[in-house]
Amino acid sequence: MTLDLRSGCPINLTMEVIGDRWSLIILRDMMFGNRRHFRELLKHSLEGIASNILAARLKRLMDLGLITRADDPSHKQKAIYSLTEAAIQLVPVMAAIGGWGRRHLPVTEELSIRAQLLEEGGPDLWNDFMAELRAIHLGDPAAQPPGKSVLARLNEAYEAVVRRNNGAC
Amino acid sequence: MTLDLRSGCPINLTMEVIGDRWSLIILRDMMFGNRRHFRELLKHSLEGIASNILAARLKRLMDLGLITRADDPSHKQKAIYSLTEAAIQLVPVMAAIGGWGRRHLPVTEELSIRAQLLEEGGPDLWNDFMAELRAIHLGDPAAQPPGKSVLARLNEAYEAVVRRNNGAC
DNA sequence: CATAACCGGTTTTATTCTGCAATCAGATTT
DNA sequence: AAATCTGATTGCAGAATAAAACCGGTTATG
Repeated sequence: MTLDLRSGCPINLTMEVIGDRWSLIILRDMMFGNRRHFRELLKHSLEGIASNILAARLKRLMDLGLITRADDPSHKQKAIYSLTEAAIQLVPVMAAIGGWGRRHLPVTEELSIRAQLLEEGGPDLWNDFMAELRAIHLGDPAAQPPGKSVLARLNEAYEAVVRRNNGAC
Repeated sequence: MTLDLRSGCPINLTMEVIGDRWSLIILRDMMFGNRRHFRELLKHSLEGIASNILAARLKRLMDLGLITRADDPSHKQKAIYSLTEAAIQLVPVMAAIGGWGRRHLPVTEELSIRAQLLEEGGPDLWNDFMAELRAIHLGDPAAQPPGKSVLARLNEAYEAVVRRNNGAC
């Protein structure tokens, strides 16, 4: 479960890591949805990942150093998955990919509002978001930026669109 | 050969398009290596793509509207593949992916110099490069920016590293 | 204390995708 | 006429993927 190293090209190597249908989806859910447990990733998966695929991908992402696994003290069977620094640095990649998809593919409004904010926020917002992820996943409270949580802002914008599109609630 | 549309999330949809080991590699070679013919893409492929895979991916990329195919007037059997505007707009995605790979994966110096320049150049350089690609692939000479060709600059930097690493030539 | 729900997965089976090598027919070059 | 080049296609074996059922242990609930 290691890289093929077909070539030393950065684009090739990155695609060897995230060039499949599920790896980036899992990282997206951990990053933007704050899913940290196996069942959370499985049940709330928009795209409906199968449990065997999820298990295989989590193992692979661990081998590649993009996530880590720790026991959850609150439950003897629970595992907590965390993003590593390498995965956190995928934020600009997520922003670029999300931005492209938003402009060229049949996205839904609710699900693309986060991509829009992330794109419009630019590198400054990405850095705040990455600092926030470091605080959450690497246990580095010093990394927590002041100001309002980027994650909270993204999710509030999402909720607002959902509310608006559902009409009066 | 269409998208699954597993969800309307921009990141998911983009990964449905480029989330495999070869699609982005082919677009990279067309974009940065100016490979326009089947044999060029096949023979000069660093990663060694197989001809059946290349044929299948070219067909798929056409169906998805990322490339177009035209007859080459110089040879009745030759086809010229061109990037569409949608594919050209993948430049920032390529830059982000290349930048991440350069920082986190075992890239070779020669092959990562382009990624480095593209990253350091930022949006201004990307726009120049995209304008240049429009001139080349969409036959829009008005799009050709003044100043020195980005493609030429990237390739010269690559050649310079190759020369330097080979010692005296 | 019984039992139902939850935990992170594994197993099974079927289907699809991938990679490799050989091959193809028409067009061009030598 | 022969060799080479063109964009592919075919056949095959092995790998990857997907769906569903299932598992033993843990925790919350009545």
